[in-house]
Amino acid sequence: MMPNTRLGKRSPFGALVGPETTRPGVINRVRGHSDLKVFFQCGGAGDPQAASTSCSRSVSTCIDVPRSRAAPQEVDMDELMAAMVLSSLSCSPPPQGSAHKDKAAPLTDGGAIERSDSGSSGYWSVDPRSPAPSSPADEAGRGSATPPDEGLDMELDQVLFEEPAPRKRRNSLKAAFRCLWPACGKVLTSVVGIKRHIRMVHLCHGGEHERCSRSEEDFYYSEINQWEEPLCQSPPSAPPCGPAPSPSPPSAPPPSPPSPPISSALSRSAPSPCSSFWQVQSEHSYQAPPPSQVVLPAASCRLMAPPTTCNRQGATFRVRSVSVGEQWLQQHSAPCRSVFLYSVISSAASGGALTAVCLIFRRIRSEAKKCRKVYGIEHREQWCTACRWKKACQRFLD
DNA sequence: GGTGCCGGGCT
DNA sequence: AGCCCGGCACC
Ligand SMILES: [Zn+2]
Repeated sequence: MMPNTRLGKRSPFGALVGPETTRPGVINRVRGHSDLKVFFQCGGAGDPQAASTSCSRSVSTCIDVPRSRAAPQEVDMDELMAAMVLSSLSCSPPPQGSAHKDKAAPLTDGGAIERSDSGSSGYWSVDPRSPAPSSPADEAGRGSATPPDEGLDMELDQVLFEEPAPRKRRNSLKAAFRCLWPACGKVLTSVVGIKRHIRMVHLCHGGEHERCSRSEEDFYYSEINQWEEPLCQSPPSAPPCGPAPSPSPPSAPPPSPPSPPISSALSRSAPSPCSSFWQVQSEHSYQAPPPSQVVLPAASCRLMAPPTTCNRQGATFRVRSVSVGEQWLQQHSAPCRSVFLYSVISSAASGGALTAVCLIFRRIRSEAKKCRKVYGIEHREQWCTACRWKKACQRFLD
C-alpha cells in the first residue's frame, strides 16, 4: 500500500526542515519511493561557527566565514551538533520505541515515514482509479520478511536522541585528509600533517610567518573516509563528488587572497558537477520511502551552510530559502512535490561520520488540476473525498 | 486572490 | 474513522 492513498493526519513535513542523517561512512540509505528525492550537496568548507540557528524564515544563501582566530574545534562541533539536533528535531520520523514518545509526539502523528506494519490507520480509502504505483525497489524491499529498517529512520532516531551508537563499520574506515588547494590534492593521514602541509606549502610558502593564515588551513583540506574494501560508491544518478582526482574544492576560487573557499557553495554551485545533490522527492511528503538505497560518496564534505532552523511552536521548523540552487532544484524536480536539500558534512564529533543536514524542504506545487479546479466549487459533490476534506487529492495524482 | 493540502479539531 | 476547516505555501 502506497501512502499516497493516505489522507488524514499526517507527517510533520508540512513543516519545512528535513531530517538529518548521520552515517559513519558513506552509506545513506533512504527508505523511500522512487519519486522521493533528496538533495545532497557537497560543498566547500564552511565555518560551523557561522551555523547559528537563526529563527528567520529566510536562509542566507551565502554564509560569511569569519576569520576566526580563536575557533577551537570543540566550539565548532558544539555549535554544529546543536544545529544538527535542532534540525533533527524538526521533522524526525516517529521513534520506534516509546521512550521518547512525549518528545516526538507532536511530530509523529501519522508518521512521516511509514512503517511496513503501520496498518490502515490514517489511510483514506483508495480511489480505484489511482492504483498505487510501486517501484522495483519498493517491491524488493517488501519482498523480504524483515525489510531493512536501518535507513534514514535509524539514523534519524539516533541523531535525534543523541545516541552515539558506535558503528561497526567504522572499523573498516580509514581516515585521510586531502588538500583542497587547487592543483595539489595531496593526501595525508593526519590532521596535523595536512594542516602543516597547507600552512607551509600553500599559505605561508615555507612557513616564514607562522602566524599567517593560522587556522585557515582548516578550509583547505577535506577529510576522506577510505573504505578498506570497496571504495567510493556513487549513487546511480548522482553526480560524482568524491575523492576525485580534481583536488580543487567545489566552487573554490583560486585563493590569492587567502579567503576560505566556502563562500556560497549553496547559492552558486548547485548544478555544479561536484556539488552532489541527491534528490529524494515524494509525491506526498508523508509517504514512506521505499527501501531503495543511495550511497554517499566516500568523501566527506565540510559543512557548507548551517542548518538554518526556525522553531515554530516549539516543535516544527521551517526553512525558507531562495537561491540559485533552489531554483535549480525546482527546475529539475518538476513532477515531484517535495524537495529536500541536504548538505553532507563530516564532523569530528560524530567520529568522522557523514552527516546529511537538511537545509531546505520545499513543497513543489503540483501543476495537475485537482478536483476543485476540474469540477469547480459548485460541483463539490463530485470531488474526491480527499479534496472535499481538503486533503491531498486522490483522484488526480501527479 | 485562487489553489492545494497540512494540521488539528469535532463528532 | 469520518468529516470539516483554519491557515499557510505556492502560484
Ligand atoms: Zn481530488
